[in-house]
Amino acid sequence: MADPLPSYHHGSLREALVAAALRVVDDVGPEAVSMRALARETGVSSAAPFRHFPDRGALLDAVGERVADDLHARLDEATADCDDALTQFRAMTVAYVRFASEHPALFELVHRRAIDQRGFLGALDDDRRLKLIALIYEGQNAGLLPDADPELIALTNEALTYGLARMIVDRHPRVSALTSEDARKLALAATHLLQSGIGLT
Amino acid sequence: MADPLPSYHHGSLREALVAAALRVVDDVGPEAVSMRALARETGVSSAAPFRHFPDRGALLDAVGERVADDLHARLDEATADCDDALTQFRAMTVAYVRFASEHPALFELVHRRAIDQRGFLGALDDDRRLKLIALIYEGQNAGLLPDADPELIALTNEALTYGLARMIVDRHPRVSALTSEDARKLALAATHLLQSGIGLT
DNA sequence: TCTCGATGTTGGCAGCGCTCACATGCCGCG
DNA sequence: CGCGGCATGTGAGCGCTGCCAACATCGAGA
Repeated sequence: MADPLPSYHHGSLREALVAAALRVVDDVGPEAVSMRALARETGVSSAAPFRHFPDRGALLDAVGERVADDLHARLDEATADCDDALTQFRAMTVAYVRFASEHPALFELVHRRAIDQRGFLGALDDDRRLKLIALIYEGQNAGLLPDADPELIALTNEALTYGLARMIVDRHPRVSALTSEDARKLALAATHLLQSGIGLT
Repeated sequence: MADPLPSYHHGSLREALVAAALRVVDDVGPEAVSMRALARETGVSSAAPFRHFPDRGALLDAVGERVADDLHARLDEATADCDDALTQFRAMTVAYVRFASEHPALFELVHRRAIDQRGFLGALDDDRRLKLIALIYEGQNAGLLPDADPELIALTNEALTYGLARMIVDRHPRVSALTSEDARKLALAATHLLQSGIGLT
């Protein structure tokens, strides 16, 4: 953390920039990230950051990747200690919505970057989605689920989760200023409603 | 449209600016809106826009209000010729998702502005939501619906709709580059899945 | 008709992203 | 061990931006 000497070469400027930018995004938002301000804060000249990132967008991409990794880790952690696939899936939904409510700007950044076809969560989503689809097939074979396209069922579930998270991030009137606990309850209740409706129990 | 004389006073600069900004947002995105560029395009000096809007954000707010009005009108139009309250509600969902898929940047703007507690769609949502809740009460009294909190049922439905629209806007892998028709089908299928699951038929 | 407020203009400030030519110092090779 | 090259830093600067202040113009109302 503490550089012994303010030497000519910073040593870990890249990480320092990403960390500082991440803080700004989390506190204020992506549009508040300024290369020059970051350089000032990090104690380097205003041109130095461009040695590590071709442009501002690339810095935000790097931040996005880092956030995506963090989110990924959180989801893993949240689903670690439940063996039942269904409860595992529910835990993931809750963790997802919770992250959105605790770090709206980071959540927004990660999904906004998906606009540029980078799809940070692509691999992650695929990974999880396959589990859910397997679960749905199981349920259908056991006669517990309606015969709808499993892809559609999975997508509907995903849309509900994403919609809840997004409503919180976008501060929709009915869900703004929720505590983490409230967000957790809401996510559980809503997904339960959908899943019990569909037949997943 | 065609000003007879390029007189000193523009006459309708405010509307011209909003219209031009709306075009830019729709084509490129909100961050591409530049006061000076807009002024140039409109044929006035770069300080003129500030006679009508205190700052750039206010212009974007005005664009947002206009878009919200347009969206409102579209929803009214879409639900005009269906008398059944349920089909009316479904038509609204479809129109909502469709607007998102056709004008992602405008959709984003309108909901992003909600972040600043303006909640352009607040009144609109309330209006619609009351109809849905009345419908849910009806269904519950008739024994068709589970005894869940009607507010929760309404909110879940809203979250699903918003999630679908947002996934399209944010170009999530599984729903990116959908045609309007595909978006329509998807919205219908997903909401039907939820509603039939819940018991709304 | 004269005046005054709404709406336009010019010029300018500070901050931004980004580039270029030059400075520095670390690391590997002879 | 010395040195040369390359990654990484610097400072100056370009053109853009949002926004402000002082002044110009015009139309509507007294």
